[in-house]
Parts: sequence; structure tokens; C-alpha cells
Amino acid sequence: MDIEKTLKDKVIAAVQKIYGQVPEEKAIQIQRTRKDFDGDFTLVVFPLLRISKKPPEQTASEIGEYLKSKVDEIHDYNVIKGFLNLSFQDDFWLSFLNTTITEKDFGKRKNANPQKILIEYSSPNTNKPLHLGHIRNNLLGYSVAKILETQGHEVVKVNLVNDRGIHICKSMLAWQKWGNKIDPEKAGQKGDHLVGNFYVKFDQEYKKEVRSLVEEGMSEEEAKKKAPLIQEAQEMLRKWEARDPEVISLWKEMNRWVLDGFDITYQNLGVDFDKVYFESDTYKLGKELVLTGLKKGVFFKNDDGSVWADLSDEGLDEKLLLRSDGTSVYMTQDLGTAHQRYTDFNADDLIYVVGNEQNYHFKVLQLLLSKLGFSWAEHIHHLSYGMVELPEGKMKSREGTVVDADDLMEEMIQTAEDMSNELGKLDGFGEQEKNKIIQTIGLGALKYFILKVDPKKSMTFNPKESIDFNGNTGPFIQYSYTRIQSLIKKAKDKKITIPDEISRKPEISSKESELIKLIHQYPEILTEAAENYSPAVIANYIYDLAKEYNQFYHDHPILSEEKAAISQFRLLLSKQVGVIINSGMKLLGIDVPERM
RNA sequence: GGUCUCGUAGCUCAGUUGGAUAGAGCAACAGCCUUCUAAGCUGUGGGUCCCAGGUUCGAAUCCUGGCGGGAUCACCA
Repeated sequence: MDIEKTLKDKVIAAVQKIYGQVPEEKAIQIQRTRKDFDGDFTLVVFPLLRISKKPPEQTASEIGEYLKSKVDEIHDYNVIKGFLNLSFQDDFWLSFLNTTITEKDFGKRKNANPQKILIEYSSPNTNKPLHLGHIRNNLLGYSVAKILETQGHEVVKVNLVNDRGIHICKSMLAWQKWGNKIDPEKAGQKGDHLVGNFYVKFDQEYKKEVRSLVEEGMSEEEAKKKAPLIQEAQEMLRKWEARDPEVISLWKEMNRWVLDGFDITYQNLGVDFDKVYFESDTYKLGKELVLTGLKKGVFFKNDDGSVWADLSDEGLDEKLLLRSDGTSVYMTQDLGTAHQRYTDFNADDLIYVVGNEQNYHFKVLQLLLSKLGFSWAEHIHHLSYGMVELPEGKMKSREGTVVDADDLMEEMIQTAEDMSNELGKLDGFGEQEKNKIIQTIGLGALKYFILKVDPKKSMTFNPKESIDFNGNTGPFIQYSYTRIQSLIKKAKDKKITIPDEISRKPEISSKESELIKLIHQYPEILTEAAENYSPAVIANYIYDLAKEYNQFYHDHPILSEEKAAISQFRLLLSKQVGVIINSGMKLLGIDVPERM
């Protein structure tokens, strides 16, 4: 990135010297030369024609000639239409490589202006296990946190667990009625799954009741309200809010089961949190804020006592903030938690990883906070991601088409094992190492598949076909990395040493310089990913690098002793590629095995 | 209906923020195991970048209007 900046300055100087006028910075467009043309960097001269008052080709040639003679690093140029392609000396790339090799934590940035960034993700409900949608959420959140850390920011990962409400009562009620005092241990089942089953059971029984009421002549709408089960659930919620000891104790127990289950899922997925909030602690927050807003005249009170915000000036509707009975709604508590987090952590930025179905909610949230006079409202970012759909369409919990997170991970690992066995890849590995490897591969496939897609887009997940081990996939990249490791090991066995830097100048092929240029791009890519919160940028880049590497080294022998200098140079390049692949995958939350 | 969003190869997706002849993988077909490990590599075919205008040297990318898919507009969370 520094290279492009200095190049830009040189071009500005050149234009000034040749045409006697200083161009705007914006007019200097430097980009990497496309692969099918000669050169390293390309200057687009079209914007400079206004200054040169000459045809594109001539302008390009004049600038090219000037740069070639005045700038040491540039050893040649060529012109195609309005594009000036500049070639740098091999020495230049070599010295670049030499400096990156000695750099510790290549790609990590010392940030002159580090921020404290709070990122919320996951946010599960304690009435059912995590599913595929949560996986996308968790992976995005975790990965973005890692990426921001490399940019020198201080990141706090938080989880806000929704552990209260009518849906929790539904599972509790079903357990009371049909559970026979079963618990996860007796059932031999993860607690979140057990509780989720009771939630489903409730829904089934409830539907039965509604159906029979309708048969008795009641309207469906009325039946849904009058069914005994839903009334009991509502009664339970009232008891919960009144802190009824029996209900509270059951609630605590069942929540514990679910949370223990979640912990296992999180652990398997490889994500974690610095702090976990519970909605049962925070749901009352925000009321104060709304009341102050009311006092200030920012909000208004309806005849029935409910409190609203009028957003019609902003082109939105009116939004309820307090019910007529004075209780808070979702928005009220989100106002509260935002405020609390901001003051608790004194954070500069708040990132919420939440599905795009809540775009409207966050737009309103931000608006309300700024109406309340909080200047930090603009530091709220909604990292909005699209739905994960199945080939058959959307996942529907009622139709049982939800892909369970635990099941999916297990299935991926199983597939990895089957494939590995089929190819004989696991022969000679111990049981423990074998398990470690198939787990790394299976989960790597899953994680990479999800992260390589632009977060804001909705995506299709095909459980059967998506887990490919070829092409733009996690396992392909993992494989490339392990090949590099094995190469380095073999070199050691053959007593070929990898130098710390390259002193003797080998001949650099265009393919090799392609790899060096890719290495050079890495910090830039990182920054870009951090700026728009997109692990996809890194994922696709890592794939490009791995592919480029595989293509080149496939048919170039590199462990030849008679050409020790070339071998050493290529080993060094391999090692560097390995470092980037490894660190890139780590940023995505994906492990890479040493062998596979 | 209002608002937001997406539309790129048969399928799944990239496309460096407006640049050169739009790229990968999968699927199909044809090849490559004395090389580091074939979970790999090489090649072939496959495109109205949803449509129509506009902006300019230049548009998949920006603006307007359509068409199509999705989300959302609750005293649910």
C-alpha cells in the first residue's frame, strides 16, 4: 500500500514537471496491472488528458519515459490505449519480500487511532437449539472481531441471551405437563435440544386445541386466544414477572440446561465471548430513557397511556415505546442496552450482528437515540446479513426443515471422515490425530463456505453438495497450506536451509513475481475487510493466493540440490505464502492442520 | 401499497468502489500420477452482467423508470 502511495507522488511530480500543472490527487489512478498484460502497476491516464492536452497514447508514453528515467525502481513501461503499465525491478520485489519476512505478525497494523469496538453477535433464544442461521451469525461476528483486532482496535465480544418471554414459558409448560421430570442426563440429550423438543410439543398440542375449538364453531382467531394452553402459558409469564418461586426455579433450571448446551455448540464452532448479557436482567432498562424523552417532548403519550415516537418527519411510521400498562417493548430495551453498553465500556463503536430482517428496527433505534440527543448514535453499526436458505426454500421451524447447528457440524465432520478414508488420507494416523484432522477439515469446509459469501446477500446452502473439497473451498486452502508445511519439512530432511532473507539474486519468473505481488497485497485486503466488515474479502483473497500457489508449484521441482539457490528462494516464498494462508484462515476462525 | 435490499455462465459465488478482452469453482467433455501429497494440475465448451433510458473518454458498478425475488411496516422478540 505504501508502494502505491509513493508511486502516486512520483506521478504527480512527473505530471507537474512535464505539463507544468499539478493534477488533483483524484486524477491519479494507480491499480495493479491485470494479469494478461505486462507490468506491475498501471496508471490510467484518461483523467490526465485535460492537463496534457494530448492524445492518451502520447500522454502515457511521455509520463512513462519520464518515470523510467527518473525513478530507479521502474525499469520499463508499455502503453496500451490510455493505460500506462509500469514494471518494477526484480530487486524491488526482492527487497519487499526480504522486509516482510523479517516482520513479525505480517499484516497486523499498529493503529494510530485505535478504537474500542463492542460487537454483539449470536443472541440466541433459550427455547430452542442453534440452527444454520445462527452459524452464519456467529461466524461473521467472531471473524469480524478477529479482523478488527489485527487493525489495532480493542474489541469486546458480547452475547445478549434472550432468556425470558412467552416462548420460554411454552417450553416450561410442556415440560411440566409431559416431561415426567426428565432432564438432559436422563434423556441422554443436550439440554438445548431437550428443551427445544418441548417447545415443539407445546406447539403441536396447542394446534390440536385450536383445531377442536374451531370444530366446535369458534372462529380461528378467537380459538388462538382462548385455547387453554396459551392461557396457561400467559399465566405462567405473569407468575414469572411476579417472581413466583416455583416458576422462577423451573425457569432457572431449564435455562441452565439450554445454556450448557449452547456452550458446547459454541465451543465446537470455535467462537467465544468476553461478556454475556441476559435479557432477564436488561429488559427493564430503557424505560427511564423513554420517560426523559417524554419529558423533553421528543416522544408523546396516547390517550390510553402508551408512549410513542413520531417518525413521520423521517418518512417512517409511529413507533410504540411503552405499552399502555407501562411495560417496555423490544425497542425500549434495546435503547436501554445500547445506552448501558456505551457507558459500561465507554466504547467508540457498537456493532450489532443481526439478520437483515431487522434493518428497520436498527434504523429506528439509531434515529431514536439521536433524537434523545446522544451523539454516539451514529457509532451504532448494524452488520446486517442475509438469510441462509436451503435448495428447497426457506427454513421453517414448524415444518421441521430447520438445519440444526449441532447436527450439521457432526454431518460435516462425518463427510470429511468418509472422504478422507475413501482417499486413504488417514492411513497411518493415530486415532486422536485422525479425529483432530477430520474435525478441522469438516468445520473448515462449513465455515469457509459460509464466510466466502458477501454478508449482506442471502445465500443458498446445500448440505449435500456444498461440502466440496475442491475448488474455492476451505479444504482446498487447508490442503495447500499442509503441502507447504510438508515441503518445508522435506527440505529440512534434505538439509536445504531456508534463508532468513535472500541475498543472492535468483531469476524471478513472472509467476513467482505474481506470488510476491499477492503477498504485497495482503495488508490492503485486511484493511478493506475491516472497513466494510466483510470476512468474504479475505476468504476470496486467500483462495486466490492458494490457487496461484498450487498452479505454479505443481510442475516446478523445488527441492533440487544442484539448484540450491532457486530452491531456497522458492522455499522462502512458500513459507511466506504459508504464513498468509495460516493467518488469513485464523482470521476467519478456521484452523489449518499441519498434515492431512 | 410505502420503505429497504438483491438480480452476473445450467448451479453456487467473485468482480480491488467508474477502467483494458466480465472471472473462479461445481456440473459436462478431453488429458496429466518417476516430480512435494491426484483433497492436485492443464485444456475445451458455456454470458443480452434482468430490461430501457441517462450521466462521460469509459458503466456489471453511479442516476431515473420498469420487471422479478426477498425482507420489513405488531401493545412479538
